[in-house]
Amino acid sequence: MRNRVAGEVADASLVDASPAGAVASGRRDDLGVLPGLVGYNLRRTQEAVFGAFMEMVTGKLDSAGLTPGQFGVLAIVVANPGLKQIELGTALGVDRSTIVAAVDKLENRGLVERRPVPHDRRAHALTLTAEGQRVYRRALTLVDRHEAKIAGGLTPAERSQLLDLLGRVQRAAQQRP
Amino acid sequence: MRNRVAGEVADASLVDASPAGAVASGRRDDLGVLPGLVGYNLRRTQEAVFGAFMEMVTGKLDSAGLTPGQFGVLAIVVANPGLKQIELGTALGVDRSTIVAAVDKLENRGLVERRPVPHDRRAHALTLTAEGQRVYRRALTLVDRHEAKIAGGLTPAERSQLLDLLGRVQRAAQQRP
DNA sequence: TATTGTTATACTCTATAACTATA
DNA sequence: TATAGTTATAGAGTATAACAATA
Repeated sequence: MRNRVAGEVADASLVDASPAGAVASGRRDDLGVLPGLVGYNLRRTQEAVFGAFMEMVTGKLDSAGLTPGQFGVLAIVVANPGLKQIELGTALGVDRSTIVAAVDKLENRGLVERRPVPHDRRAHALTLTAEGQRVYRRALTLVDRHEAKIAGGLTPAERSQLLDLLGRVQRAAQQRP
Repeated sequence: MRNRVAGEVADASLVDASPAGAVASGRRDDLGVLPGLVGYNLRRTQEAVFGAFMEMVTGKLDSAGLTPGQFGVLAIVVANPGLKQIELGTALGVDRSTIVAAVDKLENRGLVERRPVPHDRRAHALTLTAEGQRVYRRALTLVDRHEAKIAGGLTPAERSQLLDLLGRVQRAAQQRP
């Protein structure tokens, strides 16, 4: 089963690298093997969803709006007030060096605070300011609208299955060897 | 139905911004609303798949390997030999300015050629060199392996449905208003 | 020694605006 | 005028390596 799927992809392109319709008819928009690849569809969909988020959520907030990544930071700090930067990085699955600039921006905008951690002077405890909580709440309603736009056409069952399938693909991709 | 889905997300976080378990138990890895969002799961999955591609395909090819984006360019040029850069951009859904650097790199590596277009001296006809075709074919077998890794755990039916759901989400996200 | 945060650097991907040459 | 390609610039995301301060 597994072999057949992979084989289809290879055969389709190796045997017929320049499919009938496109060139002969003057069209030049044939995507070759790409439409059959999970990775490619994932990338295109993610790109479209990212763009929709930028339109719906970024720029629609009074000050400057939140990027998808910034919203993610606020969501995790809200759920885990006082967490350390390295814990934030672990939660988001990114390196601690990546967190620094992200927190810097939110701190400069007065949405997030770095506080001392009682018994560890190396670390910073992250919390939302009052303003940060207000911005997060307003962003959340926009994010809900955004989610309704991109996934509102799916039934609840389809939406669940999409999340399930994405989770399985993600875990498979993270498998080491 | 649509409202209920969006409502769940908002309610879950607004009412219970700092869920029971995480903070009380000392854990600091609660993701808050994020795990319920299609957009967030899409982003994490895409990131994981991108990383797996880099390990499996990039760097495993003699010279320097192909990034996901570079493989996409080769795949489209293979399927539409002689197409113009702007057509390549349209096919990939990116701006023509983005294509320039992508083609530059592949041309510098001797994988792609810019040829004159008969009756339009503004345009360039893109084709793969013999070396480009060899690299593409070898990359394709690695991409098949990559796809088997990330989607091999899905049944053919599940794989089809994932592609269908991604396509529907992508189209919904691209809807203008 | 190991961990937290930081900085410097580098890479992928994307776009807009302004320019040249050509249609 | 409009289109194809280019350049400059910007900004989203990501990482590694080396360092200081602290545990």
